[in-house]
Amino acid sequence: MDISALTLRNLEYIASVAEQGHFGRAAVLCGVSQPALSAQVQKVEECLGMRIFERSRRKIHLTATGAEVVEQARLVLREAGRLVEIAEQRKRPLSGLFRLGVIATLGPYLMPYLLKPLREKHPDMELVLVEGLTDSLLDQLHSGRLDAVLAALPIKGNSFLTEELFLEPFYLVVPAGHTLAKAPNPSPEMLAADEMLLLEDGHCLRDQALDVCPAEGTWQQNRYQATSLETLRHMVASGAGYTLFPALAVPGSDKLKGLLRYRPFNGKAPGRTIALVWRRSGSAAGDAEALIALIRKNLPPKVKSAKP
Amino acid sequence: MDISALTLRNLEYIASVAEQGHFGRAAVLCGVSQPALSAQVQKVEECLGMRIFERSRRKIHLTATGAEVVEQARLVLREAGRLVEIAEQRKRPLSGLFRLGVIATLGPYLMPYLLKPLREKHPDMELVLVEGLTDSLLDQLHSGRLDAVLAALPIKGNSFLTEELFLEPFYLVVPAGHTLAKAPNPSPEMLAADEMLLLEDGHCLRDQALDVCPAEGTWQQNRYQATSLETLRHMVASGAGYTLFPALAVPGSDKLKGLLRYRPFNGKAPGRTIALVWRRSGSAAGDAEALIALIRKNLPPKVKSAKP
DNA sequence: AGATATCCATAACCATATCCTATCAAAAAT
DNA sequence: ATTTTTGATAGGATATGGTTATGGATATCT
Repeated sequence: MDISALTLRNLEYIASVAEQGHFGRAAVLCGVSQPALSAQVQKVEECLGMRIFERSRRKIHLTATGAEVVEQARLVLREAGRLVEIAEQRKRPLSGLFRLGVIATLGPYLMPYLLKPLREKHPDMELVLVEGLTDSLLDQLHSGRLDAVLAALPIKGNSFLTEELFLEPFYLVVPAGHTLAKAPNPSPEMLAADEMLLLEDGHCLRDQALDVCPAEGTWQQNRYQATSLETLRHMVASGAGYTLFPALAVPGSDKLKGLLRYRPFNGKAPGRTIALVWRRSGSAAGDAEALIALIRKNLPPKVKSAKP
Repeated sequence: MDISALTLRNLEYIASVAEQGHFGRAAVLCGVSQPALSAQVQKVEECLGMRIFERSRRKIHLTATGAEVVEQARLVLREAGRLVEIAEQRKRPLSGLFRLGVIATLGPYLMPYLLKPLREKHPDMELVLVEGLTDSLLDQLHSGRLDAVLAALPIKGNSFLTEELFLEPFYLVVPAGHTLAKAPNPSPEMLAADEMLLLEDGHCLRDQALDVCPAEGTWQQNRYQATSLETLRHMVASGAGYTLFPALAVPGSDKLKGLLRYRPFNGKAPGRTIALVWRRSGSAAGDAEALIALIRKNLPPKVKSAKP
C-alpha cells in the first residue's frame, strides 16, 4: 500500500489516538466506531511499514518513531487546513482594505471605468489607489505594502503571479498639420525615433514606444522628457514632435481637438498588454480573481481582450 | 464533502494537472485513466467549493486561487513525504555515527553489558560515548552535539522525549564493622543524612541519596564531596561513613570485599529510574527506538524493567 | 483467586467511492 | 466540412471504509 492512499482523515485518526491515548475515546471524537478507527490506524501503520502505537498495556503508548510521525502528521494537517482557508478567503473577496497599484500611464484612464462597478459589486471594499512606475509598484507589492498591481507586461520577478487582462493598442499622436496626420494610415516604419517625444525614464511606456521605432540605434538621449501623458499631449500640441499614446489615453472629445490628431496604426497595431500582478505567496488570489473577473466584465472600449 | 476525505493522491492529481496543463498527460503520469483523474479533480474542487482549473480553452489554465491551492497542495505533499522519510529512517537505525551521553554514575557500570550486543546487532554503528553530569549532557543533547542521553528521571525540559528503561535500586554501602552492616535488613528510616557520604554537586545521585534520608533538614553541607563512585567506595572502606550505591555499581566480587558490605533495602527499595532521552524534533527517534529495544533485551541483573 | 470490567482486534456484512472501458460533445485544426 | 484533440459522462467491477457483534487479553474488584 502506498502512502498516497492515505486520507487526511487517516492522519486525524492517528493524531486523535495519540492525543487521547485511547482508541475508544478517539473514535468518539472522530465520529466513527472504534473498529473503524482501529482498522484505519492499522492501515496507516501498514502504509508506513512501522508500528506507531504500543498497544501492550492498558494505556496506549507512542512508539519513539511514532511520536515523530504523529508530530509530522499534525503538521501536514495544519498545512492542509490552509487549503480550506485559501478556498474560504476566495468566497468573500475584495472585502476590507485593498491596496491597488496602477502605473501612471494607465490609472487615470482606466480607473474611471472600474470604480463604479467595484462599488456596486464590492460595497464593503476600501480601495486605496497608488499610482507610480512599474518598478516602484512592484517593490511595494513585494514588500506587502500593496495587494496587487496593474501594469504592462513583461513583469520580471519569480515571486509574482500575473494574469493578462487586455491588449491596449498604441495610437500615434501628431500635431494637426504634420505629414503623418494626413497619410492614409500610419505604420510603425514611418516613425523616426528622434522626432518622438517621450516620457521620462522609468515609464514602461517610454521603452515600449522606443521599441516600436524601426531604427532604435539612431536615437539620441538629449530630448526633453515629459513627466506625464498630459504634458506630452501639450508638447505635441505645441508642435514639438509626435508620440505614442496608449488607447485609453485617447480622448473621446478633447479641448485640444483642433491641434491634435490621434491615429490608429494600420495592420497589426503596436500596443501593450496590461496584466494584474500579485504575490505568489499570500492570500490575495481570491481578491485577484474577483478583480480579474470584474475588469474583464468592464473592459473599456478601444482595448481588446487578451485571451482570444 | 469534507476536506478530510481528501487523499494525498488527490493532491498529487491536481498538482500533476497543474504541472502538465493537460488531463490526459497528467493521467498517464499518475498511472490512472483520464476519466478517473477528471473525477478526482472534480472531487477536490467540490471539497474546496471552488474551481481550480479553467477548462474553457484548449489549454488548461489555473484559476488565480487555484494556483495558490496547488502551491499549498505541493507543500502538503512535501510534508507528507517527510512521514515516509521518518518511517524509512527507522528501518536502518544506529548506522553511522551515534553520540550517546551517559551520566557518570551509570556509564562505567552499564555500558559493559551493552557494548557487545551493540556491535553484534549494529556492526556499522560508530558509537561515541560521552560521560558527564545530567545538565551538561542535556545541554549537549539540546545543541545537537549528542544524539541521545542515558540519565535518571526526572528530566526537565519540554524539548526532549524520554523513555523509561529500568529501575535501578539503591544499595546501602557500609563499612564491614558498622552497625548497619549487621542489622537484618536496612530500611531508609535508619539513615542519617549527616553520616552519609555524597558525591559532589551536580550528580543527580547526590540529590537522590539525600531524598532517601528521612530528616533531610538536619543535614549540613560541610562534608567532603566525592568526585566518583569509586572515590566514595574507598571513603566508605576507610570508615568515614556510609553511602548509597546504584545497583549496577555493586560489584559481584570486589577487591575491598573484606572492608565493605552492600546491603539491599527491605520492602520497597529506594532507587532511580534510568531513561533514554532524545530530542523531540529531529530524526533520532528510529535510533532511540532501536537502542531502547536493545537495552531492554540486555537488561543487566539487579535492575527491574520499568514497565510492569 | 475468581469474577468482572475495560479495551483493542477480528469477523461478517453493507454502502459507497474509485477505477476501468467505452462513448460523447465541444473546440481546434486541417 | 471533416478530422483530431480533449475533457466529461455512463455503466459496471472492485476496493475501501463503515457498521454491529464478538473475542481475547489484561487490569480491577470482591
